[in-house]
Amino acid sequence: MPGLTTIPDASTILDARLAAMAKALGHPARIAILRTLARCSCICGEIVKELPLAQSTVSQHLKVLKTAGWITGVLDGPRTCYSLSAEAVSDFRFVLEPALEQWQIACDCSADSNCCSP
Amino acid sequence: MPGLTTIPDASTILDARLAAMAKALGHPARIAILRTLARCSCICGEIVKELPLAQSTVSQHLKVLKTAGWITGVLDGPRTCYSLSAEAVSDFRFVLEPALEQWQIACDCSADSNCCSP
DNA sequence: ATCGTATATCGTCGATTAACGATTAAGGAG
DNA sequence: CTCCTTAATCGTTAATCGACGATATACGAT
Repeated sequence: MPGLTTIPDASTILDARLAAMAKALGHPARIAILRTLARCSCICGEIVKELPLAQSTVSQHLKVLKTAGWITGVLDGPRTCYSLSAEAVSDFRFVLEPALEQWQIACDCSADSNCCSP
Repeated sequence: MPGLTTIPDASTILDARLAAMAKALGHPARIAILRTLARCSCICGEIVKELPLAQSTVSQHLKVLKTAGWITGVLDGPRTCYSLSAEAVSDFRFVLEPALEQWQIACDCSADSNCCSP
């Protein structure tokens, strides 16, 4: 079917989302933020006090996490209340964990029969 | 204990490793490479044929994955045989999955009792 | 209306990333 | 030894990242 190859299939889209979420996870400060949010679910600006980073830097990390869908932010007067997105966490698990499981099985299978050294 | 605060604790080190592995996972091409390696465990240069990327670009992605510990490469004559690292996959699962589980629980708990709107 | 707090955004800087083509290094085949 | 294949590396480019200080915005309190 020529002309239709530009439409990405479902797994490609899922991998793109998986990559985007993994990328957002790929910074120690952002993992620390997610851990903080899990502890209290909404410490708002308290996060800045917990991390050795400037307020603007934390705000940027929060934006990255929000863009990737990891967290949501609700305005609460002059402050913002962030919380983990339940949907994001379960989506991520739903896509990643089967892949990891499959990869691990692949590793175990190829431990003895390596196709490079027959 | 003054003077000892520069030594990172165990969880900090684990988070750093988690972040590094997640970062390496944070590109669609690299996820595609890992999927390919899981399918055959060692396609060597075949990966280039599977992806719409130049050979040098694929080589770079392989280097990123190798540096992060996701894969290992063994020389096999003029070619290189890459395979998933079983240890890396299980390490990643061991650190990430408990965290995800905990985050999901935190989400469920705070769904009704939000600390921002009492 | 003004002040103070909280947070998002802007502008900047150096470092890193992603992509490519070209080149080099290392083996195997003739 | 010479050619060919394979793959890593080099050099370049544009884009993005990570950090910061400074600024702007939004709101509550006085």
